[in-house]
Amino acid sequence: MAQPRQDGVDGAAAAGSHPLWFIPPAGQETQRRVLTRERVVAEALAIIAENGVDALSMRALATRLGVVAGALYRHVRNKEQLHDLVLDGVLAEVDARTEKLAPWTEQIRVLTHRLRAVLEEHPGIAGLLKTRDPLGPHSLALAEAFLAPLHEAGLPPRQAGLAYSLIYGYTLGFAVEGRSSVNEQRVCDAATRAQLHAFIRALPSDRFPTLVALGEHVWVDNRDERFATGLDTILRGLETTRPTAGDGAT
Amino acid sequence: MAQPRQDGVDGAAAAGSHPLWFIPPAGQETQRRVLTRERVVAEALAIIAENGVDALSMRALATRLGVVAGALYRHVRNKEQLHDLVLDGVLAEVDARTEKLAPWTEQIRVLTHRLRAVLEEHPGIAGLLKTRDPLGPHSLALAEAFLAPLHEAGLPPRQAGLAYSLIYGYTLGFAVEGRSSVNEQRVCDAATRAQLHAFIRALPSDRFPTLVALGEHVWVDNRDERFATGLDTILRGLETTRPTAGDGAT
DNA sequence: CACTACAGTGAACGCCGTTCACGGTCAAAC
DNA sequence: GTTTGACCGTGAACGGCGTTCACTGTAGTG
Repeated sequence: MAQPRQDGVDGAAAAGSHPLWFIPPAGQETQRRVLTRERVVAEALAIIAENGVDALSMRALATRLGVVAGALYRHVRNKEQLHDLVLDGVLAEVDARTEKLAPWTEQIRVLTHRLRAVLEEHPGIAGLLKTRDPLGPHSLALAEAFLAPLHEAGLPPRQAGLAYSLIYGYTLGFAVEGRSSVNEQRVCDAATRAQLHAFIRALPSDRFPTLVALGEHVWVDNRDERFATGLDTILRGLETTRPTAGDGAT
Repeated sequence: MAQPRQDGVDGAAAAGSHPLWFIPPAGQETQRRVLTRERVVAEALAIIAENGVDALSMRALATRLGVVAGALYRHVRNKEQLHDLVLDGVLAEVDARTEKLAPWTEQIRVLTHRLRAVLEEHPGIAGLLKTRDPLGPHSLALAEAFLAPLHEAGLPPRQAGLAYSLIYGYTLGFAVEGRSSVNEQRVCDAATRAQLHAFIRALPSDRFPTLVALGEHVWVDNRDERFATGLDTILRGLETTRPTAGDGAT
């Protein structure tokens, strides 16, 4: 495994220590300086991308880094701070640049889809984001990217702020529903969906008339369509916004 | 500790058992039939209402019921099923009746506010609901209550279904952000909000021009206003919905 | 009265986040 | 060149979690 030691030069190297000229073969543990905060966060992101946020435990993370669990606390105060760092890392993956020439609705649409794509690549992250108001640089950059088109669209300040909250919250909320696999009754494949539709059709139509009539269209597993049409509805609502009293033109 | 036994009547009572004439003082543990699934779920709801969903552990729940943790598994398969039962119990608290004479937007508004109120009385429940598609009777009744006004409003089937998803998801997503107290930097009281506004004003205005200009209006802690205006935006968007191809008039 | 079904017990298993005394290693100070 | 001190990872431990299981005593049935 390890190449044979040739420490006859000074001969004084104690067992277990490396002679000065010995350079560990590129990434072997020198026992010293194994971890970095960046390495920790990067590996945490990898775990989440592979197995979801529930699989991120301090022990699993430490094991993947070739270290015991307690060692992580030299680089991260606790798991909550690790979550904060991870969130900033995820938001950094969202490209917040926009084409300033495009219509504002199109800019919003592009940003929103990029945000959703990144969130769904890291299952469970959206749920964490919902419980925080991250103020890291990447979060702020994203907010700026959303606010600029809304401002440019002529929305008064307060309504622009509320519109940003609405759109951002909508995207997060949508991403929360993603792959969760908690319920056996989830609408995942066509077979279960057909079963679900049959179940709905079989409901007593005197108590659930509309549900029986429209049931087929309520639980649609086409997430892309649901996301796009929901966003369209919100944007249409924003386009018909009238300035309200108390906004005060700046 | 235990009051002295007076089991001289039949004398055959083994240690730890009660004489036949002993009637436990109205609700004391008879060792037999202490629990019911309903009692378990009701106590779980109480714990959640008092301390949030994170405080709901099998051991804490069992202790409050005067029982060891393992006993709960006689009435509930596992914690996930307990969550399902709790969710149904919560949705049962939502009054799904509507005034059919009121305009459809008003019916939706009333239902939505009732749903939000119930969800915010049980902190953390919304997060659970987002990960499930509950098909219990109360969930179905709520869906019916939402779908009826949308159908009555003239929305074609598919768009009515999508509109329901949008409104329901919006309310859940909004409720998820409720009291969470995870971050010290949360916008809870006026002092921290002022601090936050100062922080935003101090940002470099070349990199975050719109954010600096509108920052005051982005992080608003008036949850009621944010919820109402967001819902208004969605409803306004729904009112301008045009039937799309492929809907098929029924 | 005997029998059986079953609800609750207590202990255990394996996981989790977190803490802490310890020891080894490096870099700076003398 | 030696000493010193800062620092990082170790290993063990603590308390809490969800869950399982052999056991026990009671309650209802015949």
